[in-house]
Amino acid sequence: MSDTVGIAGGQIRAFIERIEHIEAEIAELNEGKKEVFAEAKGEGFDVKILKEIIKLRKQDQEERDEHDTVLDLYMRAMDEDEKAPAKKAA
Amino acid sequence: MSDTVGIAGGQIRAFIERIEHIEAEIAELNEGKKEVFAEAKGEGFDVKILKEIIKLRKQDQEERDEHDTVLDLYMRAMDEDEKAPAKKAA
Amino acid sequence: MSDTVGIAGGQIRAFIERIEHIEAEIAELNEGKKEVFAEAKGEGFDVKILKEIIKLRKQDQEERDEHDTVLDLYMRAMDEDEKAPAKKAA
Amino acid sequence: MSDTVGIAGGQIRAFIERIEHIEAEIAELNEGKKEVFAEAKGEGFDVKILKEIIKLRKQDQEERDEHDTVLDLYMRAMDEDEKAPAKKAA
DNA sequence: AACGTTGAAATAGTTC
DNA sequence: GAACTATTTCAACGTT
Repeated sequence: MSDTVGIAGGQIRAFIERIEHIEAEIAELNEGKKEVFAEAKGEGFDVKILKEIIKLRKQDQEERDEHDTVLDLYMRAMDEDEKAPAKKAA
Repeated sequence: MSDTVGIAGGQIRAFIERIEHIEAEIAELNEGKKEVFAEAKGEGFDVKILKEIIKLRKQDQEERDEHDTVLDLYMRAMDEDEKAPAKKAA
Repeated sequence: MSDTVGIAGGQIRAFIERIEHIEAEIAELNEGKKEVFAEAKGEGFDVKILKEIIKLRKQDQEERDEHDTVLDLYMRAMDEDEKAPAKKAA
Repeated sequence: MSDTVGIAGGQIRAFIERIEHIEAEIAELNEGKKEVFAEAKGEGFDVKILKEIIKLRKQDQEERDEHDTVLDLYMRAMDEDEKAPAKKAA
């Protein structure tokens, strides 16, 4: 029975280590990102804005329009309500 | 149709204001925390250590929960394995 | 000497408990927030958008304009560069 | 003046693209992780438990670091106390 | 007082 | 669609 444990243990260990290795690589790349942003900041750029651009580029154009439309709708509704409170049952 | 907007606007405004009210209360409490820490510091205590202690006390509770979860998980896994002992001598 | 520890210990305990009490209140309020959002969701509103509105309202209007200007500037600069790459030394 | 924009635009574009490139690599590695987990699952292992183990191993390391930090913190606090024994018999 | 560092909170994505 | 995990964002803190 110790064999069973041994074999499975070896496999488990192998899987675990493969994952941990990949995660180490990801961590390195994230370090790299930090460095790039630090460099950009050193050049005088606004890092927050850069991140925002990256996010926007990731978004599909359609989604962006859809999102803006809904946001605009909600804010207009609120504004309307402030100007003319409670004409609900007109 | 402006009615529709008006009604929804009122609801939106109400939800937003409830949230903003709650967040204002939270902000006050956070001010309170800062004051307590400032007072402790004034008494000569090391604020960083106090925070560590608080953190550890939180962790203790969480880890106890976590521990139970993992233990449960492992025991289930063992049970599964017993039911389907699998592939060993393949 | 046990007195020193005792006295300080009492004070430490008191500070810790005051903080933990405040944090418990904050946790409750956060629960309250969750409930409000859940209720809004139940009414058919888009919680994500509501959160965005709250964030926007927190921002000062000037900051918001400034932010939009800079974002726009950066994106235009990038677009310009894409259309007319490297006429730098003209 | 369009030159100024052009130059900055080029820099902005370059930073953005460097980040996007890094993020693409990270995305690939995450794909790799998924494949490893899928393979493990194919071998009959419980992926959830594997993830638990990985998490625990990370925590162990972090806690060791944390432990050292806290220990250091406490010892320094003791030293401080020795230098300024303070207020006892006031 | 600006800067980077760190820790906590919010948000997004993923899985069941 | 609900819960959980992972990522990203924001705020506090000490440091220079």
